[in-house]
Amino acid sequence: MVKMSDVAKRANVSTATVSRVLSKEGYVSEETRNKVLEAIDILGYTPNRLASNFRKSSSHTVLAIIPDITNPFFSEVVKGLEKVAAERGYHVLLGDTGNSLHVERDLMELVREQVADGVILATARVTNEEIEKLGRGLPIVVACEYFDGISIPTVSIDNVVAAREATQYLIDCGHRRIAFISGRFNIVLNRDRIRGYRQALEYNGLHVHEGLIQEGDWTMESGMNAMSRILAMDQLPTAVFAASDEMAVGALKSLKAKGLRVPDDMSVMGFDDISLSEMVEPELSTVQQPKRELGELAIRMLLNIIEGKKLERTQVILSHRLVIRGSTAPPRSAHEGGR
Amino acid sequence: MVKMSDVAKRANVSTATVSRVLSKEGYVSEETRNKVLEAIDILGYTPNRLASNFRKSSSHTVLAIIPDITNPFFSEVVKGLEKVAAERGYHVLLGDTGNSLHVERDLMELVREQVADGVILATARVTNEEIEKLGRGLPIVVACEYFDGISIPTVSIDNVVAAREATQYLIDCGHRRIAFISGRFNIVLNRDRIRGYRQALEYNGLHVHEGLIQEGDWTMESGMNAMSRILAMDQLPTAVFAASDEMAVGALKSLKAKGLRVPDDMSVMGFDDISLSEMVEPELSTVQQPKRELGELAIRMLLNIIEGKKLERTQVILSHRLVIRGSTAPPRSAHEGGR
DNA sequence: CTGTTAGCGCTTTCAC
DNA sequence: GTGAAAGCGCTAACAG
Repeated sequence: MVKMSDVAKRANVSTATVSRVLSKEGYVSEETRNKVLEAIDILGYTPNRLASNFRKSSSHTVLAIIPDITNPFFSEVVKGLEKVAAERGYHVLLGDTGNSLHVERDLMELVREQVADGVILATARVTNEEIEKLGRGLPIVVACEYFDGISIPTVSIDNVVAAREATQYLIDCGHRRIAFISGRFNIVLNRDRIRGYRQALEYNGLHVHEGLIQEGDWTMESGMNAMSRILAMDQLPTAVFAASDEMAVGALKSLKAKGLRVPDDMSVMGFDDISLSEMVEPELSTVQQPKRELGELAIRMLLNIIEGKKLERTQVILSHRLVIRGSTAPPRSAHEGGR
Repeated sequence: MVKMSDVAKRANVSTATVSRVLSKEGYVSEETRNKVLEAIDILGYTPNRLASNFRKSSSHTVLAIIPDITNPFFSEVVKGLEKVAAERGYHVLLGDTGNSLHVERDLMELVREQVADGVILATARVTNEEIEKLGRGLPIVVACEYFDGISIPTVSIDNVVAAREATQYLIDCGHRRIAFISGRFNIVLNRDRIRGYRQALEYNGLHVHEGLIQEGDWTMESGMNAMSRILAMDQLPTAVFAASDEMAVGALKSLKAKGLRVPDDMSVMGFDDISLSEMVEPELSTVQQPKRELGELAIRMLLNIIEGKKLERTQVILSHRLVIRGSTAPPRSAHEGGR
């Protein structure tokens, strides 16, 4: 492996000079620069970034900790991360926790070990306090999730408001009995969505039936199962709001299997607006999150922290948007003139 | 930042000893080990992996070059990569090329720069010869795609046979006029699928109508458009085989929009068996690829190369499987007793 | 079993 | 503008 000193020797300069032309910092005369460049070319020199990183004690790498890369929501976020990381000369190390708290904690270590300069934490399993503790000193930004009164930078949508609006939309359609298919109860982001759902019902003077809130785990299968449980009740809702599009699609399938029609017999609302929602029939009404932007902004903030720039804002809320497609409509009873 | 020499001092030993207890290599007496461990604990020492990597000139990182992390097929493959990488103490650097040949070439540089110890190249845009050249010397394995007579290790299914079988299945159903929605023509993996399609037709003495082969770009939209083009022809096929599930779903949508029923009016076959294929209605018949395993095996091979172990086999073909679901059936003319 | 020592390849003062 | 030299924190011979 040819190294800098080889280039220096060949060009009759010192390694300091070679380093200077490579880093484009400090003055080097046009003439020397050309000599060096030529030597590099002839010898086919490639700088050893490992050595450079070590010396500068910066890996130019950020770690993306995500629960599951297979989840289309997160792959969109990661795509955003990757894009601006590349633009700014950073690399992204992928840490897929498989939803394990343990793995999440382990991965954080990598920053202390200097393997990464900072962390993007998407949907934290660790607690508020733990993040604060872990984050002390190391560059970190939490993406997709908002923590109240936390000192760690955060980028997300307002899940409470988004869920409230979606629920309100169903209420405005005339639905009075609305089920909620939830993600895991222990996830903050999901609890926010439940809260929004409750708020909308309460605001409209509707009773919150605990039995209508069924827990899933974001997957389609769990959505199917949750819907089946709901369909087994003796008083059926006329609409169901799922905390993820996959679960909403599961609900769709379960409904079809039981011979119920969407939206005629039951309205279905999803969350996230992943591409899947336009691929099913009927297309899913859902809450659109700016996935790519979430990732882009999160990493911009992180890189700014790493590079010592001050952030103007440490908690950023991006805007969501209700997307109404074919899976929601007024309840049949409303069509028929009430009951 | 507390370093190894601090620990050494505190434990009254040399850094060599500390290094030994950390690496678990070489003999250290139980007593000294405990002293060291205690010192580490008290001081809150974390080894600097950047320094260690530099010294050992190994980053313990592999680079995954993929065209698009947002594509569910690749995210599954990456999931597999990540899993065994983590098991074996490696990290995976994500390189999303966005289908750009240029970016693909640039990323390869990272290995020469020692940022990564090796590369997994999923669906190469670069040519056969270029891979050979680039790969000379650096650990690399090509995943998902098979190159004839290449010296670089490869893990994939047999796309030719898989496509042939899928086409044969449609023929066996009674279809005689079968369209093919292709991915980009310049991609090897896709050309293999076209070849399989042609082989099946020819083997059964059916004419290959060039107009029935329409190019898409793997996305749902491109599948819709390709299907629309096919539907504009004056003699319609009775079945369509798409080179990806997303494109097949696009075909489904286009068909529905035109009021045609699947599989009654037209059979649709996909490729990949991503989860989407079970989410649409009717569920998609498709060719299942062992995505996760593809990733797992590819990285196993790569790590073996990196660690200097010999590979038993350098070109591995994993098995695919035809999955028949609701989107394929005999053509209506067959139902009605021929025409 | 443990310590001494010599770097890994690069960057960065500090002189000149 | 350029060079000399001192390490960054760790590992790995090599002695002992």
